[in-house]
Amino acid sequence: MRPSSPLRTTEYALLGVLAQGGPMSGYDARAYIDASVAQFWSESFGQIYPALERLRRRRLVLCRADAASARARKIFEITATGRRTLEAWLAVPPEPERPRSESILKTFLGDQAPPGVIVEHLRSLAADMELRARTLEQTEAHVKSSEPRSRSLAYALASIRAGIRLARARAAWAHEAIDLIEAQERDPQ
Amino acid sequence: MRPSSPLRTTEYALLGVLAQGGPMSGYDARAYIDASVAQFWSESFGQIYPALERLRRRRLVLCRADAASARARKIFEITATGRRTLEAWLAVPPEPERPRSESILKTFLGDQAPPGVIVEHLRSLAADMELRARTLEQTEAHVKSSEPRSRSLAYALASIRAGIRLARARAAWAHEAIDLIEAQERDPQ
DNA sequence: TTTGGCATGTAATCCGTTACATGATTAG
DNA sequence: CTAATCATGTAACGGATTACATGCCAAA
Repeated sequence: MRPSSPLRTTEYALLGVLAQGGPMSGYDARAYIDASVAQFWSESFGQIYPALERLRRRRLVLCRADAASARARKIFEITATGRRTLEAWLAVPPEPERPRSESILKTFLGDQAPPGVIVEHLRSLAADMELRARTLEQTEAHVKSSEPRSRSLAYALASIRAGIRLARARAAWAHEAIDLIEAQERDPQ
Repeated sequence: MRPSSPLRTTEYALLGVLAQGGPMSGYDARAYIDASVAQFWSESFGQIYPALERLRRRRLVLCRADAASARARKIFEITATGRRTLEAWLAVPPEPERPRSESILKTFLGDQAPPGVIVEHLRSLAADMELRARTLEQTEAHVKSSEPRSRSLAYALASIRAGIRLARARAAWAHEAIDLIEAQERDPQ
């Protein structure tokens, strides 16, 4: 066994989708991601198709033409090796994330802008995040009621809860930040 | 006035740092970022030095040798045009962010892993986020007590609050997710 | 004197999105 | 018929990190 180079995150994500959602095309995989983890993960076709081809060359997935469809669809299916590779990746502790937030950077630099500008951004952010939280709560209710209880249900619900909690936290922060800024503007020392 | 192409985010961030922190070198700018908004923004030297050179060519900053230092330091200072450019950027509503979260992706795919693996990650995440929140709260207390009241103080505090709230939200989510997963594992239907 | 931090910069590489190119199928 | 959607793929581009290369200064 040659230790081949590790996969890219996109490739692991696709293995996960094929393991969880069953055999599907690249097009389907994107739709699957968009319909589930879009809040936290996205893949473009420019990534997906080359990634599936690399996975196929490594025999982590196999590919067959879709007989059931009139379209020229390729159906990809995860192999046993693919499942082992996926499991090994899932067991690796996730890298600490250091995302960039343009909103927070602009807030930090807010003293360089005329009054009101940043507060406007924050109001808009709060509204967006509140809407997102409400939407996700509907999704949560839907998932809870419709799906049969299964092992994957708990994990799916957990990831929806992440979206809700983070959206609520951002909204609450935006309101708090507005208060801090307006208090200073009202009562400059 | 030719409308020249918009700057990159790195360049705006550097304008902001020079506006807020006063004239400094590229090395200093990195330290300034690391000491303030590191949670939400980072820049590497590979970005900073070419970006400062581009800003200089556009006359948004000017550059002089540091006379006070024995080292070969270049001090960059924002120009009036630079300030106007920065203000215009700060007034643009921030793009909605769609960061990728490996933690949440792994949680979503958790049913493809052996029991316990994901819960372990979540425990570790909770501990990390709780530590981060506590550390940031110390920073917050320090900033509140030491700095003179100023316009920039409110904005600085607001951005620290973002870090605290998001860290607490992630920690609380991790605990909730552990509960959801363990409940399912204890009582599979 | 030698180690660590200060200081600048370039090159390689990776990762990701967007745009482009192509064409079949299906619904209106 | 024709517009939208399904479906696959490549190329160009942009942005970011990492590694590399260089060298000075200060402190132990």
